[in-house]
Amino acid sequence: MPSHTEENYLKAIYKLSEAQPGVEVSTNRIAEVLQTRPASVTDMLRRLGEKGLLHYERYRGVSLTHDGRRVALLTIRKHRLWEVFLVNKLGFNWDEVHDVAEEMEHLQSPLLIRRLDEFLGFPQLDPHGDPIPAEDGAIVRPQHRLVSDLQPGEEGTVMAVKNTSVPFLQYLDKAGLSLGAKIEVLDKVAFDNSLEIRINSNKVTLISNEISCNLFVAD
Amino acid sequence: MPSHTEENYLKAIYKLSEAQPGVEVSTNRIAEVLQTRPASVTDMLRRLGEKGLLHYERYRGVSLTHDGRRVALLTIRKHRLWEVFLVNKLGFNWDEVHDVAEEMEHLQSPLLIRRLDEFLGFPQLDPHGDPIPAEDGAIVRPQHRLVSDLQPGEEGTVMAVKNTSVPFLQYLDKAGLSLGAKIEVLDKVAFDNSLEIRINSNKVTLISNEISCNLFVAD
DNA sequence: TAATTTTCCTCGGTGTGACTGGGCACTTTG
DNA sequence: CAAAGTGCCCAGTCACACCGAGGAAAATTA
Ligand SMILES: [Mn+2]
Ligand SMILES: [Mn+2]
Ligand SMILES: [Mn+2]
Ligand SMILES: [Mn+2]
Repeated sequence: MPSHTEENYLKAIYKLSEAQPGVEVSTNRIAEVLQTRPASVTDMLRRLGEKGLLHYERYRGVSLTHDGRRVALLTIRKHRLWEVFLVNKLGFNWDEVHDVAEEMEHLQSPLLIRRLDEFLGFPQLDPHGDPIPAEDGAIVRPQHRLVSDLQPGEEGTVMAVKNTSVPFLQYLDKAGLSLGAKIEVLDKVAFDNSLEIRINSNKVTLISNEISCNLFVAD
Repeated sequence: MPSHTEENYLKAIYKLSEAQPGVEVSTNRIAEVLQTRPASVTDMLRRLGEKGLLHYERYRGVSLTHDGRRVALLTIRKHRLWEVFLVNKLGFNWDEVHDVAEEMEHLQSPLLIRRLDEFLGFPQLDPHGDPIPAEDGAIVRPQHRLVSDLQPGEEGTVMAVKNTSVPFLQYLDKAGLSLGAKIEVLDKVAFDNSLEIRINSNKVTLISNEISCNLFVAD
């Protein structure tokens, strides 16, 4: 039974390795995202290596074993299912759920998660548009494009967010850019890559590159 | 923020002091119900005393402070609300919920509990008939009698169970003695205090004193 | 390739939380 | 009062997570 901290490390390592497939995950990077010191990370890596959850060769970076990947995906599954529960059943807003789910993802009962999944109607996506891994760890990589990659004249529907920070989500709510919103790119400012877009065939707004780099759309 | 273990200790102490009001709770008794050694209990009592959660005077037993009582009642509130959730929403049976709720009761977000309470429709009783403390710690002592105190000719409706062990609850399910069942006492065997009862104006059964001492009824 | 910079491992150590056996002090009981 | 029972205290264990410093290894650059 992995501890809370171990689950958090494995989840972080999984996400880092997904962000740059093929590249081994570095100690410093892990320390950075987990807000801790490299020495602490090395320490935990050794322990997780001994438990067979990751391949740890000194100086060579790290990659998850099959078991480690399973634990990471199960933790992500729990996190995202609880987020769906919080939003769809308890009426939380999508910007309020992260910290609570961060705690709930460590509940261990497999029966609980199976029944929760059923209760929620076997959702495929969490409130931020991220895919929910199946019980066996299967996960579908969604076909998305970043809004920042759209050219003038192209359009799409907002499907997911890359960043789930509270200020970003609140900005999107305010701008009418929640999941499902339709976006047409009217113009691109060459100087700072900001975009002029039309939202839901209605209001025209300017969004910065910082925003468009964190928003996914699909046709 | 109390740790899981501290919450478990406070809950146990609260329950022991309720079981025998007025009497201070003893170290050995706590060790017994928490399945640990008296030395460990002394250790924890000192720490909880320092944190102002209980009155701890060596050799004099222990009683909760106002704050300690609040933590205990809040933990019980969380435990029982999650039990209601598991039974009413996720389709658990009343004999399956205890261990899961034992873990969920340690989730800390107050907002989560408030929204959960609302989602469940502000239930007053958990699946075992136990009252759910309010947010401010208020709890209503239910007016119950033990079935073992009924005399032949008396009747009542099953309102709560004193024991929540899996075998006991499964026995009750099988015997048709779930919450809401109507009981008429037909006869009492003087030798072993077992009772002959009629269930729901229908089947007649014999129940042992062991059973009737753990079942509450009201008129 | 050599020098420099960057990465990160190792070592020794800290702090906390929880638990424990054994000896002895205190309290209760007879 | 003596014996029995209870519970405190000590000294120690163990697991977990963290960290600074120093130097080894790797990567980068010159
Ligand atoms: Mn977490
Ligand atoms: Mn999410
Ligand atoms: Mn518990
Ligand atoms: Mn209960």
